Amino acid sequence: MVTYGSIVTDDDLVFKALADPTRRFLLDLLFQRDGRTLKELESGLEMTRFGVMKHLKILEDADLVVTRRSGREKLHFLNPVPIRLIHDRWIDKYREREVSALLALKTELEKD
Amino acid sequence: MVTYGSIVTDDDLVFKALADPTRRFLLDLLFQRDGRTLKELESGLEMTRFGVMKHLKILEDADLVVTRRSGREKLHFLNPVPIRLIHDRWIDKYREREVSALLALKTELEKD
DNA sequence: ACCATAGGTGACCAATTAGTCACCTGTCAA
DNA sequence: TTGACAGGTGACTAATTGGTCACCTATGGT
Repeated sequence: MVTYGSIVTDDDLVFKALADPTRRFLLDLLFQRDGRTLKELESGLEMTRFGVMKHLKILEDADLVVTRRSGREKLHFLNPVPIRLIHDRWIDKYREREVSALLALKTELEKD
Repeated sequence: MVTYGSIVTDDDLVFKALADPTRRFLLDLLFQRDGRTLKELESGLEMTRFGVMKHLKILEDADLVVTRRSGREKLHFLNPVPIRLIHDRWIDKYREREVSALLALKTELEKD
């Protein structure tokens, strides 16, 4: 594997975090409604608390999820900034128009 | 590991493809300039041809890269659609304004 | 004070993935 | 038509990652 001198960049954390379906589902849950606790998130998944906790830590390290403590609870919030930066990396103004038109057409065609 | 019945969804291919730094670098190269051959892409990487080929296949399977044959060469093009769909999954109109404002502020602050 | 509850750590095993190599196919030009 | 060149496949190894468990700390209600 190419490690580039074992340097782990910011974007590497983000993309690795997004690579797992469970973590994407956690982001989906937080997209629906923010500020949930581990307990609450855990109840929606067929996995032990430890598994979910590990996934949340990976999302937090990637800054895709930010947290706030409240007593003995820890509240989780979705941070959309890293997602936007992915978009901006490979979609410039030119491609933006291209893609928008394509997706609008797709929506139109699926309207049948 | 959670396999969800070993179902591999479209978005899984995309996110897995983006999880590797070499593949992201390949997308960067194609973002700069489209229509490159394997030979050309290979020359920019410290890896055997086989490694690069495997990465390109993964990108192609994920539809992040589309190709066109031309004689004995195969030309590679960046497809921005899957990237845009990632954005749309976790950024709605509300967050859109939020994020734009935040990134504009960041740019402003870094202008020193 | 006590105990139930929410969250946290390090070690461990199983499954997946990155990279290389020997070997093969199709195309072009002399 | 033959040799060099562009691309392709399947098998293999080493490293990484996902999930669980035994065990631990901190907070809040009664």
